[in-house]
Amino acid sequence: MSAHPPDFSAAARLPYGTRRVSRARAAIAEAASEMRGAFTAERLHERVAREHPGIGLATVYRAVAAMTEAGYLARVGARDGAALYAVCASEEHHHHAVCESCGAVAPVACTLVRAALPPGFAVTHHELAIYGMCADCARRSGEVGA
Amino acid sequence: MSAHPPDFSAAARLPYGTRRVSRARAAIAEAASEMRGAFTAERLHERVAREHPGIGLATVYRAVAAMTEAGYLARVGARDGAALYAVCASEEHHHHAVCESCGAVAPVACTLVRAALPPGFAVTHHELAIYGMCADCARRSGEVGA
DNA sequence: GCTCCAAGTGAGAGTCATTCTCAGTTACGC
DNA sequence: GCGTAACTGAGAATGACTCTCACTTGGAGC
Repeated sequence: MSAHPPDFSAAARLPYGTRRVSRARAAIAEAASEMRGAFTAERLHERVAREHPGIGLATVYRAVAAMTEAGYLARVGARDGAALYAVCASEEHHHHAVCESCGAVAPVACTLVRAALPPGFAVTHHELAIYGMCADCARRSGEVGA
Repeated sequence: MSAHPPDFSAAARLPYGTRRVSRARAAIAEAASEMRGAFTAERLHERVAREHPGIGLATVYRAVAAMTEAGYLARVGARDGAALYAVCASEEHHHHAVCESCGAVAPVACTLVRAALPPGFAVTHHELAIYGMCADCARRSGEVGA
């Protein structure tokens, strides 16, 4: 129909590696970067659909899978059977601490100690999910309680 | 119908805490103790149903939930969207290393280091799933490969 | 031994997150 | 502009797990 050169933010290409830059993926990547803390695929879809109605849930799942594979997003746990994702702060291997009160996500250095493993066990991958309450929320709940 | 005093193994009572000892739960606890390594609820059901046809999947799920709550079983990860369980070796807090080749499960001491967490973050709970290959399987695959 | 009753059970429908399918659309290299 | 493969939307399919409800049964009290 038109020959407009697509002008989606160049940054939008990054989360997906070398794949094509589509309008839907650019919108999903932008929405993900604007989410505060951990989110489910469905909440991300809600947010995307607010500004771009018509983008399907399947497309969001596909984009999340692509971004996770590219290391831009990480699975940081699960809530009520739904996977929780968050934008990764660094590309180095790390884990995440999720505040159950406000949903904030903080990076946590990996503390997997090889000596704790059974002798000869070769780790291929591991997952650590940490849940709790961040300092801000703890202070706030302390003020209310006091 | 009869007044036979139920003679289910006394040990079968333990995995469920103080609850009643029923034929189905005794069978499920026994089957769980005979499983090698990690297993899904469905595989446990298959095994139970082999010797006790008629025991429903819902009953197995309920028994697994009760045993997990009682600390006799632990969720050691997930495979293809299904939860993996294993019999807990000790009652102390620990994690599990799962061999992806043979399914064997080995206890791993918790190495969560408080210093690695963001300052002020209060951990309520955490989950660590470690996947890899146990020494036996590594040796075996090495022999084949060599 | 008998009775009572709450815990436990079986069957299967329901729920929900996630994946799959497929025809149509579109970004992008040429 | 064209060709094509990657991507998309819609919704059906899948699969793990939970819920409901009428029925059964273990175990305590008498």
